[in-house]
Amino acid sequence: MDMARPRSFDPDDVLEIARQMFWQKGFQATSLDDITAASGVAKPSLYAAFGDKNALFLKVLDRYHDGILGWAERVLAQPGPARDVIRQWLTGFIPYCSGEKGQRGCLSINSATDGSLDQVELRKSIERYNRRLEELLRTRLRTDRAQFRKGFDPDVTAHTIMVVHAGLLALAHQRPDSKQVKAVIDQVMSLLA
Amino acid sequence: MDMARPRSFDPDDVLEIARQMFWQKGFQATSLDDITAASGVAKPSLYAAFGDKNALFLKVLDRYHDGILGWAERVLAQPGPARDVIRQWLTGFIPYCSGEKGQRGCLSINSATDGSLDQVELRKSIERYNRRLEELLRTRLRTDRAQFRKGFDPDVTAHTIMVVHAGLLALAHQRPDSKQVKAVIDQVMSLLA
DNA sequence: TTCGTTGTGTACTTCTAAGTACAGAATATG
DNA sequence: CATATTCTGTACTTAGAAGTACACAACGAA
Repeated sequence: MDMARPRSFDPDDVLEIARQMFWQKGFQATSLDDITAASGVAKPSLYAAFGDKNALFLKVLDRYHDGILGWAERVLAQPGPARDVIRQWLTGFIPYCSGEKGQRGCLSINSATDGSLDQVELRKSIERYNRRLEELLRTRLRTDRAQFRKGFDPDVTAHTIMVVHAGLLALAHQRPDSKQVKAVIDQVMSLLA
Repeated sequence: MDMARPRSFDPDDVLEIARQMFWQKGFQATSLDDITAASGVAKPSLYAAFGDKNALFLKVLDRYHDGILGWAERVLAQPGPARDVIRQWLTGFIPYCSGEKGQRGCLSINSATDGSLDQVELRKSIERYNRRLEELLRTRLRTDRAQFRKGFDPDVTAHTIMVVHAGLLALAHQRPDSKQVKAVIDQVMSLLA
């Protein structure tokens, strides 16, 4: 195998740039010309490296999912009361749920609610992401079940937290005040008792 | 003023058809040719009646908002405990949060999370809708404040319900089981005590 | 140095969809 | 009935974006 001419760009850099653009403007509204302009990588190179636009987006989304899942794993594996680590996890989203950054919301949720994106692969990626996230919460709540009241249901609670998480990031596009987001998190945490 | 040639279609019928298509496929993926094909109304007539595609979508969205707000007003004005009417209101969304219909989610939330739709008018319409909806909840909770525990905060609770509502409709695209949605609603209702 | 291989960049094709020009149809009014 | 006015339908223009052909550049190996 020859090495021949080497790549003149780092694929990961391009994925990062593409992520920013897709996240900001959405899948449809982001053209490959936009990505070319922002990255300096011409279209034929993009196609050679990532496949077509759908395939590129799928790679971007998977990378996004992995990032959040990795962070969630770290936070939710910390010692201490389940309640504290889960609150810490939710609190970590506040910058993305409010103010300036909130405008973009969550790339995954934005994609899930985009009716034009119903490729099977994408749906599967999003579904797997949500399943894994919920499983992290559920596992932790089950493990620390003794910390809660009698009759506490870890499974339903894990799902409720997922719903709240999705809701905060869906409403993020209105750029709510971070205090309001915090108040909601505090109130929801009262379910963990 | 002459009447001249009358319209050959009912604008409200067209808005209804357009709503279905925008709701199903999203704004970008729905072309005016699609709407023409589904409604039988040719493009020049659409432009004359509604303006361009953005203006048409805005009318569709406003109509959608009005429908939901009208229904919410009726339900939330009913007599009885605030808790019951709010539960009834949330429960009414279950068909749109699960199963077959859930695929589409909520047109307003889908639009809010669509990065390609950042016309000012649209943002304002969505923001006003959310503000009104939250105000209906807040007003009812304030009025019936005596039904709850000491220290109950109607304002934060109203917003939390909005977040849960948004979360359920954002996750609707995964077509969850309706039992799961009901369990979440039940758990959240425990905050109204 | 020369060749085979693979990446790069320009320029192209193709397709889709928004928006419109224009001729003709349908109506109220005189 | 004639006419001004408004709506309708066909067919067009235009713009943008996905995807690609092809010539050229950069590298490893002989």
